[in-house]
Amino acid sequence: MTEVVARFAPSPTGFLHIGGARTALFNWLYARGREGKMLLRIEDTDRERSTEAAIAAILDGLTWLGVHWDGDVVYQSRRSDRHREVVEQLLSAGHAYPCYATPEELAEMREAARREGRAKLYDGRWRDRDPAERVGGIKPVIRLKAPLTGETTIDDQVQGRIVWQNENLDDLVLLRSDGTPTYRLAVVVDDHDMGITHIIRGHDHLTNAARQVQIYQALGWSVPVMAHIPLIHGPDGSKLSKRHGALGVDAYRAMGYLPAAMRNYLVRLGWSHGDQEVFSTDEMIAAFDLTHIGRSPARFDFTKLESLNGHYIRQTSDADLLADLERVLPHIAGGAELMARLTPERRNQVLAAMPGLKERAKTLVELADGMRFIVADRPLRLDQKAQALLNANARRLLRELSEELAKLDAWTATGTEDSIRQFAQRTGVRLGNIAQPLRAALTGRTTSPPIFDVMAVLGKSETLGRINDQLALTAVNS
RNA sequence: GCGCCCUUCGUCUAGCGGUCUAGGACGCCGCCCUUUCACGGCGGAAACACGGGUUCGAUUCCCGUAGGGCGCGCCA
Repeated sequence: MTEVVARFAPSPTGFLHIGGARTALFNWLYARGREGKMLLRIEDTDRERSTEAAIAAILDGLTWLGVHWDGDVVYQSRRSDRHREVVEQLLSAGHAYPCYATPEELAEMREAARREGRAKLYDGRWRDRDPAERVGGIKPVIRLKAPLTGETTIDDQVQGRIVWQNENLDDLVLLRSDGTPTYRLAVVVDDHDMGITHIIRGHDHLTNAARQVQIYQALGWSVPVMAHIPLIHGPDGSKLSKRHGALGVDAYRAMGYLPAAMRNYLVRLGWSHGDQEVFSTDEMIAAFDLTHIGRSPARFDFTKLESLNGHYIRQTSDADLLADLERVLPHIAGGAELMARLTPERRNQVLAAMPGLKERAKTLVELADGMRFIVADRPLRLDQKAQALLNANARRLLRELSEELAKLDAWTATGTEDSIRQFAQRTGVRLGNIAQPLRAALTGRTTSPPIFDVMAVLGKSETLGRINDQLALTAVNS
């Protein structure tokens, strides 16, 4: 069995979007599962639209996602000499020809084709014409002399056998009039030269596949295995828009998603392995195949991504999670400020609170929000619901309680719990009626990790300080 | 307009002619756990687009219809 060589070949005209990320992931998984390679090629033949920033964003995005390419990055634009050489070869073999049609003529042909309901746009008028017949100093494009009859087929690993009638396929341009190669030619030459055995790419390239096969055939090269994977749609079934998730992977990082969750979500979008939903990276590498890729487009669903992300957050160790958090903090809104407040002591407190925190967070952004009470300045600013909880009755209770707690030596979660439960019993107050005001005073909110854990994390003096802060404040206010 | 592709719960999907009174996951609803919110556990509502064939038998095969998508550049 020959080695599998897959590739991811984005054009650097924007960020690495979610569809591209999935394509890259599929290629990577397929290659890794077969001890093959995944190469990366930047399709920058359109110099106008390709940017350095986009290239950087793509490399960065792949790295963040944990999808690693093998070998050096290939830049298509640097291979134009080779592309031209292949066109020369085609020309001398009689498989290509110069076409001197003017843009006006081309436009006319297009219009006529549409009017008459024909599929072919270019009518092949220069196919067998003597170049001497050209008018004026028009620089020609070089076109492929595509077969006029018969059919062109591909045996797609996902879509099955697809057949095109050659009469519907016109002679595509290989070399522009300025001598630069077109994408369709460059892809074939590069894939061949790079030894690509498997082309796994988006369904939007399916029509290209037919034209590319014709080039392979003219060149006498063997066609790689192809797999055209269905596109990702927005929640409404139409094209994915920005508001629906057509963002760069850096945006997902900023929203607090974990690469592992992202990979897991993406791999299940269009591919399945029985009923299995959660896959470690090793598991997906071992299980991934082309035969279980579905044929219909999938809709992007943030909620499911979030749920999966929550799963991975809970599964990540406290220390790793804190490291993840510190890594993304600079990328998220208000994160830098939080970061600055993470003194070594508070860092330890966050670590201690992590078990309670991570159970409540679906994203790292939520996790960052959850830790706010630990790093907050005193006196705490309470949100509205928390404020409302601290009514006169609650304040009276907290005053009594704080005197009780001040006497406590064993400041542990179980120690404070015992003490407060006894207090509740003695005063005949329901535990909830003590815990909630306490939560408000200690965290500024009405929801938080278990209150006794909060007290343990904060420590005795900080706990008592925060309670007394609120008693003093509310006393002034009333 | 032309070419190609797609169609199972709201969403992601299992299903490769009888095992389907159609399974799992997310979401939703209810109950339990419980100091809040979560987590977790249990239960529930929820789908084979439609019409013809083929077959003893179609979710599964074929053909239409409808709906959706992609492509149709000297863009990639």
